Amino acid sequence: MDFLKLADLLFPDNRYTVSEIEEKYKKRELKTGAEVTRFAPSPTGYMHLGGFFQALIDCNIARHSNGVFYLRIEDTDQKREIAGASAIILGILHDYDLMPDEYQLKGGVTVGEYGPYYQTERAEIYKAYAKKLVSEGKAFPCFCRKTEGLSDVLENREKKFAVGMIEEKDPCRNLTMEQIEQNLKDGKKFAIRLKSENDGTHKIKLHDYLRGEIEIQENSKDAILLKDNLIPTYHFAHAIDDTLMGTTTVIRGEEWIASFPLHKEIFDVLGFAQPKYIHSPLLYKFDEQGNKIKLSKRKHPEADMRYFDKEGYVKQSVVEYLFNIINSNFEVWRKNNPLADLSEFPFDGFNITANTPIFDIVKLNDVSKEIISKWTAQECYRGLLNWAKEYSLENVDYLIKDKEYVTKVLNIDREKPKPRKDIYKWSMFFELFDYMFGAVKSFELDENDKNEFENVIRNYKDYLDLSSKEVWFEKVKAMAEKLGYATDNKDFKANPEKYKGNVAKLCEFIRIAITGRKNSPDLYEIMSLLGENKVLERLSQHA
RNA sequence: GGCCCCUUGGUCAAGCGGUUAAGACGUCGCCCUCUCACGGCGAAAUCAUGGGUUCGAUUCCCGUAGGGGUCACCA
Repeated sequence: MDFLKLADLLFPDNRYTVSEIEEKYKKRELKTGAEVTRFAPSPTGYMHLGGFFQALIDCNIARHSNGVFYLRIEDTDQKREIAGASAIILGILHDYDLMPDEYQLKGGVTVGEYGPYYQTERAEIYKAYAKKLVSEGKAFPCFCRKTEGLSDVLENREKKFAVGMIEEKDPCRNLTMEQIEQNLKDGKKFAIRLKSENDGTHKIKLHDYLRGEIEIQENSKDAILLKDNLIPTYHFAHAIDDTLMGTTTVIRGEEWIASFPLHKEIFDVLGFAQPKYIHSPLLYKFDEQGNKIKLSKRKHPEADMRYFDKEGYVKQSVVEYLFNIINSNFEVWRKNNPLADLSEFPFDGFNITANTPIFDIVKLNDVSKEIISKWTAQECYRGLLNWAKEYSLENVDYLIKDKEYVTKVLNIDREKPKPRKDIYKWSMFFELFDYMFGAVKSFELDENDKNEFENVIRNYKDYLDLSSKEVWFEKVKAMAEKLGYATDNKDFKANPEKYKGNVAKLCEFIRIAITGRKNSPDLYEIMSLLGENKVLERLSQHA
């Protein structure tokens, strides 16, 4: 077989040769220890939390080593591509302060010397390498019928597993030049397959920087390199791009471990050295049966990064929650450095857990509460308003008009050494403080509390005094004494039978009347913000 | 089914041959307090399992089980 002739036959009009390409892509000049990482999503939808998790690792490894973090769009599956997805991805990276050093805007600017950063725009590059491999007899054209989509695959797979044999070598590898010429003459499309030299009996080693040495069966499959539209598969593009673009460490999901042997053979056959690998864990949730399942956009709204924006989570919360998973000493560091910037954390991308973490929104909420509790009322107001402008339009006018009042509400139990921690996302604000905005929920009292509740509220109208917090509470105590409630908690505990209850119980009744709930921030603050008239109005509704 | 990864409390997890097995979230209790919170203190709760190796295994090795991944002209 004349491979040179075959290569020319298959690729008669390639724009570049391999040497021309390698001339153009200079080796990066890096300081010692600098890592080049990349986030390489396929634009098939909105950004997935799991993808974001990886981008976070990518970016931080690069930044903490004074390296380079770049964005490469893997748009080789045009069927699944969703228009505009790549712009959204870049937008999210920007908003979360993970802006890549190199990237490309579709139809716009390119930042960086190693582009194009869209794989479809690199088609000629892959073709050049494919031609080279064919000319060396290391790859061949395949004219077989293609498998189309997942359902096809699943069906095939069932048969294959039943027999227990999966044919690794493709029949087209034995085609004669005449047969190939005939196929071409017939206008048949071809894909390019790797002509694997292995028989699958050997083991190879993968050094994964999280898991250590992994021994796997070598690849022996004639895998597709170029699809019949001459666009590469992930595997081929990975070898070429990460080499040309100078990636030093590939961070990708652990689902790629299984295809590592193929990648190794491709790198070998191309004469490339492999980068370092980190196969990071995927994010999981429990399903109804208690099994772990991958966090998926279809089943879990929080798998879509837009969810956090929509709900009004603070960006820092999402990042810090994820940091907890990446490096669990983060929490300790945060506790010791409550105000420090995230970039000061001694991030260690090579020491991530290899476990499969369950995404825990309760924990996220706690992280978020902690963060927001440190904000000033002004900052909160701005956060709330910005969120509303995007996701709660009906409240924007009000927020602007009554800025002062809203800020005061936000300021209750805030801006003090031990602030209240109840807000973790902006969308909960109006619900949490409904009673400050006119809507008091009705509260189901215990049957035996009902009469006493009315009695207390009726009396309280005469004791209401908001002139100062001290006076306010003196009056409450005065009423307590009159109605037979304990004003001294210790005395109450010692002799509970002497009293109807303590001041706490009394305050609970008042709180319920004013706010419709058993817990709320400082009652006096609430009442004085509401004003005497409104307070009296609410008391009257109950007695 | 083959191959591979993972396995410390409900969850996230420290630990890397000798520890009373950290810490955080959640749960519960107590204390503080002029109310709700905040905060403080405390409790329950974990090394999947069986064999080795060792004076000694959560830590090392092998098997078993469970969970997960993968086996596309998807990434």
